[in-house]
Amino acid sequence: MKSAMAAPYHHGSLREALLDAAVDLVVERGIEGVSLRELARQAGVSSAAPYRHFPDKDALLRAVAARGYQRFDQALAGVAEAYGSAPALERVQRLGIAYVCFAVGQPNLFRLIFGPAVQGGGLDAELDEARHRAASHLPRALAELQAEGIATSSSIHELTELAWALVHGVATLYLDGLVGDGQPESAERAAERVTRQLAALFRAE
Amino acid sequence: MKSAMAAPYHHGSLREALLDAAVDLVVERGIEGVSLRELARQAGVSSAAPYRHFPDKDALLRAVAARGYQRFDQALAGVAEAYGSAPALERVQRLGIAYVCFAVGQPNLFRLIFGPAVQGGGLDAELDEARHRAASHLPRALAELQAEGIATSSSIHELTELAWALVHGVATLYLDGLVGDGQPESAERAAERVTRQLAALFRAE
DNA sequence: TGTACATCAGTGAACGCGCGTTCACTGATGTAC
DNA sequence: TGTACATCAGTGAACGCGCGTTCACTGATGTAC
Repeated sequence: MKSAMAAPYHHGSLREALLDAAVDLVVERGIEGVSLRELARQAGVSSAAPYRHFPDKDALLRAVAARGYQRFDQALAGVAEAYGSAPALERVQRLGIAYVCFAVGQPNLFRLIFGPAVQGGGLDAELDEARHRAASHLPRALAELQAEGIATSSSIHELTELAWALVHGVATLYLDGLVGDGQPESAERAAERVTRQLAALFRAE
Repeated sequence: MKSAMAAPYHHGSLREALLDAAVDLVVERGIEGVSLRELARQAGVSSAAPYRHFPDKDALLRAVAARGYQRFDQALAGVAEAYGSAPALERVQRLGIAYVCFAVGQPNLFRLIFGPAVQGGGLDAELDEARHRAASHLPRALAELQAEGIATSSSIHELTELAWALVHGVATLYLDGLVGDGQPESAERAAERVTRQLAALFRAE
């Protein structure tokens, strides 16, 4: 009888339903494609209902971004673990490749979490924590690299800056279609090339 | 008598006036802050008038992007010329720093020309030409680098990819406030650090 | 040199749109006694 | 165990907004004769 079931007055988990729908909408149409009214529609609820759970649209978008960071963190954490017993240099390379793959695989999510809609942090504890966790994998792997005696002449901060800028640059260049043929695979190959060159730099130090 | 001068029925150079206003508006408020009505207002013209010069808003934005690319190209061309008699390696470094400085100095213009609003090229000849010119400085300097016998074991394409991704990454990370304190100078210092490390990589090859 | 007329750059009013947000309200839930 | 009542998650109608775009029009320009 599900289709004939009258919608209950109380949704029960509207907050979660709105966030789920919002993540989907960001993935499909990008951040510009998100409207509170559309989310309410998808949740089968009046357009005023979301205001019971979020003070305004920005607050909802920040909660969506927190989820985006969580996914990003999971992708990187999975790689860090999978290569946990490999040499640190390989782990660094794999993290870089995963970074780029996430970006081109989930372009709109990547744009959301690194875009201007979500900056000026410090306000959302959940967002901040997810962000910091996601950002921790690369410096940690680089610290282990130095513990193995590689690239010890630069500070962790400098190494992180170099590696992060490199993969972030590859990610955004391919994301925006400035190079490559638009296929995610071409971005992945580019990530492999540049991380290989980066590894050569580290070894040469 | 300028203030009492009646506005002539024909503007005379509305197309240029609209583009000037649009560039200013992008610089001040970003691409999202541009509306045809606002541009018409600033040009002192009815909101239908712009349609005499552009079929729709997208066409105007593409013309604005072409101007953005021209400015970007000028910034890089100026540096390439200023360091024309320096060693190619230094020229490469200076180009990278200029790239980052343009990005953080003109963030909204940078976002416009590298953003999704302007992709899927091939349509606008003016835009395409400006884009290609702007993108030519780095590979040219890298070719000269190889002519000097440095970093000859990689293809120009690979060198360009590495260097471009690196500076583009630094630019976007600082642009979006993900690292640094928001001061353009901190981005410039970062650009100096990473281009120095890149130069070390090239010399080591 | 003067004039008819085609051309084109403007006007201004209107269209429909979807949006974020507010408001007074109502229906369901859970808790204190 | 039953009941009064506070609380809170919803409703639905409305607000004002600025937008892109279209339309029938009008005023200025320049060209052919």
